[in-house]
Amino acid sequence: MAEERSLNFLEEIIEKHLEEGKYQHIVTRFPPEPNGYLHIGHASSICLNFGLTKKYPGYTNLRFDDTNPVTEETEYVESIKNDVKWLGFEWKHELYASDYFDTLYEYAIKLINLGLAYVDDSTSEEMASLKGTPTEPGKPSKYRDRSIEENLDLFVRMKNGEFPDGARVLRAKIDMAHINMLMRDPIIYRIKHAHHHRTGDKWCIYPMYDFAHGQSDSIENVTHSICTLEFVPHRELYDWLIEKLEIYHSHQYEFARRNINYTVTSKRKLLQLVNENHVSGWDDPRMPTISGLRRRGYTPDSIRDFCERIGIAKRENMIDVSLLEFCIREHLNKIALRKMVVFDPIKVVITNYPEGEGELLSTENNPEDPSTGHRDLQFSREILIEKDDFMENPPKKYFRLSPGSKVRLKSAYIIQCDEVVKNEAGEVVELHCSYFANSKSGEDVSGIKVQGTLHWVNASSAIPVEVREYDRLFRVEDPTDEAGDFKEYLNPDSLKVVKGYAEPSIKHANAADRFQFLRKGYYCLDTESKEDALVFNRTVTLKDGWAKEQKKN
RNA sequence: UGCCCGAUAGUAUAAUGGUAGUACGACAGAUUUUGGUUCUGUUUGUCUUGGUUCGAAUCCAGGUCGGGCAACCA
Repeated sequence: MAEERSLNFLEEIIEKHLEEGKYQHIVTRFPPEPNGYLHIGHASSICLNFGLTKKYPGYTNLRFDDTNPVTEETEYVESIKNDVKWLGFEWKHELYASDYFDTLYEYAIKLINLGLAYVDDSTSEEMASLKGTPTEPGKPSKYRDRSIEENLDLFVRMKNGEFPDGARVLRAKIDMAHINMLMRDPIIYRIKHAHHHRTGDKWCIYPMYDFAHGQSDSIENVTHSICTLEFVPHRELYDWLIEKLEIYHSHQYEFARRNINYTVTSKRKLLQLVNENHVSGWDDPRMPTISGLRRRGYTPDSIRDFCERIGIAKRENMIDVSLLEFCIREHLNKIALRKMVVFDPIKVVITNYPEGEGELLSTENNPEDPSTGHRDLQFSREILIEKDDFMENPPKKYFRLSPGSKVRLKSAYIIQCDEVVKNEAGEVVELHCSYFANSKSGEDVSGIKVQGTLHWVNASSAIPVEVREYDRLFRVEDPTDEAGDFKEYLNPDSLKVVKGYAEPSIKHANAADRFQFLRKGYYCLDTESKEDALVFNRTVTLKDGWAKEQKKN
């Protein structure tokens, strides 16, 4: 029984349209510019656009808004396609605004013939000064009243490559005194002698966003063109162009982009982090990019769940990253295979366990999913436990090992700490313990009650692994809201590389596997991992109730 | 100074003139061979001032606050 979820404002609009018969089915599109990698904010838009046509009759296209050849690359196209697929969505058509360059050019000619566009020879400085300000009207350019014939001639020559970059532009002729700055004769075509990733050198004039996006929507019969709030003022121009061109009227709807604290979601800023080597690349596991999250170990399910939970609205927002972490923990708790890995080890010698002997102990692969079965762990006289799991002078409510105390070793025996061995510097280097042979997991008849259970590995068979522990990329909630450059607020401790000692079964790890290192967190193999030098990424820690308890004091 | 968008617990999001809910977080407790998971409980909210109405988070008016608008970017 599916839970009733209330409709977001877009679903309400669509249901109304469907009920009224305005549309039989809907068409949406996800329209990235291939000038960077997709991030978690885009995931929200992807889930929205594709989710809508999963819920209602219709389909969603993937359309690349590739109208600015100087910033766009095929590498980005490929990464975007890969990310959308990975998130679990299928587009109906793979489309490019550049597919419409011929049509768009014809539309421009039409506008000129209608007396609604003109070629302007002004420099960008001149145009800016004539544009006015939000409170003062602009003034007309001296080229504004050129004849249709002259405009046609100049525009064709622009297309033919007769003029250098920036020499002339084509502008829509609307109203230089318009209250909406975007309606003050916006530039619709500019000259760029640049190689385009798809059309090559065919064109040296390229349409601006406003002259490409709405028309592309129209050509594709998009019914609901969903974008973010910063495009609200563009809607007037969007509608104006469609109406003057007398083409299919698609409609634009805006929602607030999703912001997440302790990170940035702006392709421009993410590009800077990559270019200036603050991170190792677009897929650095600390990046909020889809590829970064993927490498970090996030699952598509968890990201979709997150997007659903944060919802869609029109107000400014700053989503707490703890919700993202909740979503991935919830999913990983169900699917991750449990492993025991000791990070900062201290040796434990079980003095009453026979020397040179050992045994295999069975443990569950995932207590949340019995179908994953059990595996064997090797146990012997010498094991490794976490240094943190021993304290010589423990505080109250410390459930772990301390002189004289008893703990259970997970899936093994209860041990008692008898002796603390120190070096000359007074540091604890080894613990001597005794075990209770009748306390074996599953057949415990010792009657001993312990409060703590520790993870451990067999000293002689543990294998070393590298583990990369990630923390938030920035030290402040909103780096873009702080004084100075946002990069000053990078968290210097966002990456820590540590060594761990893992149970031998870890050798069979596959790239797709998700692990829970018991009592530590969730991990996955990094792309740089090698068979003889395993590297793990920490996706997210487990919730740590003890750390919380300690913070209180 | 103009125009546009918005304002509900710490965060996000519902309630569409009729009991202000849900999730995350926080806090407390129960269970637990992971201080995990699970379960239970608690806490905190309608920006403000008026108006309409039997009744307003919702409708109206004024104000306040936040965001956006002057790229040959998208």
